[in-house]
Amino acid sequence: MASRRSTPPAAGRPAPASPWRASRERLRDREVKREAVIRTAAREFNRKGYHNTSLDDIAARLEVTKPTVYYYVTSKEQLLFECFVAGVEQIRAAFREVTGLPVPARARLSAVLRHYGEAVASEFGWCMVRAEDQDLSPAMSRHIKQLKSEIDHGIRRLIREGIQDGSIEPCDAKMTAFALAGALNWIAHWYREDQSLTGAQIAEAFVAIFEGGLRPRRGPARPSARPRLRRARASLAR
Amino acid sequence: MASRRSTPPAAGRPAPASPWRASRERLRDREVKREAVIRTAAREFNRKGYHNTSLDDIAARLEVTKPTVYYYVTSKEQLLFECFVAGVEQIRAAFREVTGLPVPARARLSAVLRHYGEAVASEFGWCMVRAEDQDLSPAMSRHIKQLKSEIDHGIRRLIREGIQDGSIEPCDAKMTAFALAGALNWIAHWYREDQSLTGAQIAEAFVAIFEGGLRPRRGPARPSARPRLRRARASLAR
DNA sequence: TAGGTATCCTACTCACGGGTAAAGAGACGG
DNA sequence: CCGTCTCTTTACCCGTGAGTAGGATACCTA
Repeated sequence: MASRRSTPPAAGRPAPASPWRASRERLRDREVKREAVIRTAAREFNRKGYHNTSLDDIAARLEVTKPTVYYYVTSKEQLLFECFVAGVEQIRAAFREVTGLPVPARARLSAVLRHYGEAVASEFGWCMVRAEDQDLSPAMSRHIKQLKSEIDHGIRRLIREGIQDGSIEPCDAKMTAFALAGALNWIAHWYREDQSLTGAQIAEAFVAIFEGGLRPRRGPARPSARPRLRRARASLAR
Repeated sequence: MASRRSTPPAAGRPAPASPWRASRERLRDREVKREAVIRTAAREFNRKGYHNTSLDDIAARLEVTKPTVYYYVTSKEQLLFECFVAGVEQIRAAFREVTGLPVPARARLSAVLRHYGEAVASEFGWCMVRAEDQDLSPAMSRHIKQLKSEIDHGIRRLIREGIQDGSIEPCDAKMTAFALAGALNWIAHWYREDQSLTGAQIAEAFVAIFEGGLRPRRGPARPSARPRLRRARASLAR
């Protein structure tokens, strides 16, 4: 119960080498370093969770000390917020990309969802999806909620448009949006252990499932197992 | 940034009155009190998250002091674990209920998913879904992972059976299971603010979406918006 | 070379919260 | 009436981790 947030001090994994000690060039590109801080934080949050990651951990990853991190960022909270925004921005870009395209709304929706899935599987995915408003100050919490809500309503709108243009089966737009976003958000939970697929592949597979559904399409009807007992049906009805 | 885990000390909400001060009977029903501790913990975790909930908070809710809580539970970690198990048990029960029923696998799957959704929307939903293995000791982490995996594989099995008996459209069982479970798990994130629907209603709506998918069923074909530009399609392909 | 500025460090403060020691307060059997 | 067992309290310990003060170092400009 003691040492769980352990990390082999400076594990040699040369992920994206820290811009400090790494390059002797010492370019004063403040922005580059700042981004390195944020990316590193995102990776650590992703690995151990927000609360199990100390700023000392992040600093250690960068081969720097804590005050240095504070030189680029004002608080841990803000760090999480920046990671969140970085993730969300990818999705907002996806929306901008598809608006106005002259294809059925379902195609536009699918395109957005593909980007959405990739974003969730990205480095900032965890932060974007799991940034708990409970962990943030009221102000930032509001901000995050608003960004999330924007995306949610964007999805709902595409669903409604799809129902109108006939490319989407009539349904409850709100519930459907929750289901789609939820399935994609959850990728952040399991995409970590098993990296055998790329984010794009996962997103593609999910979109296919969303579009088709479980029920078999009319095709070579395979009339093998048809309901035989009414009693069983009744018991399923609960 | 300071007082966020605030709680009006003893807000008069007589939810499920604490078995202490409440009853003068003073029954030595240790078990009853123990369960009250766990339920209260679940509610608090659900409201503020695991890390933002102190044992003092939980004790205060019960109108008791911290050592009393420790009298019924050995650690905060165990508290989370108990909440988790309480949630998962509902789902395991659902599996037991449907195994062997003489209906197509898709019907059995839908029944399980309905129970699943209700469980996630229940009091223990949050704990079940969000119990981070990072927050727990290696031993408990393993235990939780195993329980989760059991459920996951149960869903995959039902999907495979459905594909075999023709009640489910052929698909990647693993990915599909992830998508379904993810959508349902995510309910725990948003079902809190908006309680206008019951857990059962949500689960029902989700199952309908899963089964049908977005693509319109062959019916009164509404050939309104058909793809007109190939350029647009290409740009969507990314 | 002097003064200024940007960057990073050592060495702290301090509150919070998990967990414990040990002492009451009843209840009950004998 | 006393010892004992169960339950709950008051009063503490102490590690952790966010955040800071203030001093070095290096680099740039005049």
